[in-house]
Formats: sequence, structure tokens, C-alpha cells
Amino acid sequence: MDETSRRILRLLQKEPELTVAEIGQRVGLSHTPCWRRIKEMEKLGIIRDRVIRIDPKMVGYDVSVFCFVRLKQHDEETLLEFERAVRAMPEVVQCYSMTGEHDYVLRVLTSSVRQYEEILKKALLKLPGVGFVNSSFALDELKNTLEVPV
Amino acid sequence: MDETSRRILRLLQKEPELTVAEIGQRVGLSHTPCWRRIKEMEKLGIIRDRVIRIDPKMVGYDVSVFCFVRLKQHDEETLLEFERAVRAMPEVVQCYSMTGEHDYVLRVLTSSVRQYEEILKKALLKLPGVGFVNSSFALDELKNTLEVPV
DNA sequence: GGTGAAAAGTCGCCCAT
DNA sequence: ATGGGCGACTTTTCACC
Repeated sequence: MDETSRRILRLLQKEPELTVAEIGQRVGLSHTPCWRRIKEMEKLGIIRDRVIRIDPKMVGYDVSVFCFVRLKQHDEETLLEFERAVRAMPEVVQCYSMTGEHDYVLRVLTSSVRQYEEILKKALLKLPGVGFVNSSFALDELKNTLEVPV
Repeated sequence: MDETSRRILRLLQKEPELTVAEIGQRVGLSHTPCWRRIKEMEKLGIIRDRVIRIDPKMVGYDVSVFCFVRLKQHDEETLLEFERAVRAMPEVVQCYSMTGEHDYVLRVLTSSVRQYEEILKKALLKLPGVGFVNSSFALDELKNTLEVPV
């Protein structure tokens, strides 16, 4: 990982449409070595993958909810069950275990506040081991990027 | 947006490596109409773009911090300044304005707890209008997907 | 809205340096 | 390690149903 590879990463993040040859050109490499560096970074796991981004609002998900969860018990089994259940819920797009007053923070996509009620009552509060849930609605998404400073 | 287009979206999300021809095959279309549908969804903004995902841990960002911010004042100008400043900080990968006890929640990437201190003192606490900051560290990222249920 | 062929362009991989 | 060249494959366009 030298400066050239970092420049390639920056370009790939900023302008994902660039072709390998174009990236090579901008970093002063012909397409073969540039391609090899990209493949190497993929193999190492630095580059995880390429994904498409869908605009949630365009398909009916107008609301993002942050949902702070405390568990009743903290034994290994409860944790694993909870985590498995969360991963299986497609509306939950992010989930982190946390320090501080809450055990987990989730971000949940819903079409409306009303539908969030549903998800909360029917799914979130019924997740394995859940003791306490505190929800905050996102009024606006100011920033949501995958770009990592390199 | 009929069921066929939704199936295309699902495939694009689950298996981004698929070629247009393969996707067409799976949804019962030849490659041209499939391609036209994808382009249409891009033009409509349903498909925002294609991005590469870098593994933050692989480039030295081992810690995600959730940072809850309350502003001192809530006039238009303070808000806009704060939001502009947040967007300019590359370590801040997500920022939402919120209902509830905090005005904003940010997710911040750092290399260590120590470096977070730095960012907190030198940047976050100095953002325009910031009154109060409460930070929680992410112990583990259980889920972080861009997949939207369609 | 659908098909199929053909063009343009990119990638992936050989080899030489 | 880099650069050049070439075949294979994908995307994109086009003519037509």
C-alpha cells in the first residue's frame, strides 16, 4: 500500500465510473499495473466489493429510525440470538453493539412513522432478549457515505 | 416499476457482479429490455449509482463512534453552518438530524479511542453552534448494508 | 413492450522488459 | 514491479417485430 495505491483508492471512491485505464492514466500507470493493484487490494480485502446504491426514498422508505436497544440479559446465547435475528430483518440496515447506556443501536428503514410502530411492536420488541427500546426519528440525512479517508 | 423491475433491483443488490444478460435471463427477459429497465431506473434516480466499498479496518479505521450532538442555538444560520462543516469532515461518514433529546447523530471513523479524543476536541466540539456532545463507541458492527427491501 | 445481431469499449491475461 | 497487445466478454446501440 504505497501512495499510488492510495491514489487509486481515492479515485475509485470519488469516481467509481472510471475505467481501469483512466485511473491508471491519472496515477501515471498503464492499465495493466493499475489493474493488478486493484486486484491485489481486492484479494487483501481492502476493497470489499462493488455495490449499487438504491435511493430508499424512491422505493417508499421515507423514514430512517435510530433505535436504541437494551437487553434484559447479557449471556452469550441471548446476544447471539439477538444478533442473528437482527441480521435477518431486512428493514434493519445497520446495527452496532455499543458502549454506554445502550447495548445496541439500529438504523431501521420504514415507509412512515405508522409503519415503524408496526415494526417496533411486531418485530423489534419481540427480538430475543430485548428489554428496553428507545427510538429517535431521523428528520434529515445530511451525510451518508461509504467513502473512507485514505 | 412493476414486479419485473423490482426483481431486477433485488438481483442487482444481492449479486452486483451479475451481467445484464444474466439478470435478464433470471427475470425472463433478454438483455436489451433488461438493460433498458436498468437505465430507466438510473434516470429516475431509483438506482443512485455504483460504489466500491472499502473495509475501514483494512486502512486503519478500527473504531466507529456514534456522536450525539446538541446545538446551543437553533437558528437557520447555525444549522446550515453546522451541516456544511459536518459534510466537510471526511471522518464523519454519517450524519442525521433527529427528533428526541439530541439534534444530530454522527458516525465518526477513527483509528483509536485516542485519536477520537483529538477529533472531538479539535473538530467536533468546535463545529459551529455545538453545545453538547455525547459519544458512544461501537464495539462491533453487526450489520451495515445498503440493501433496501424492494 | 419485446427480439437478435452487431458495434464500441473494457477487462483479464499473456508475454517481454 | 511496469508496459504493450490481444482475445473474450459486456455493455450499448440499432433495426425490426
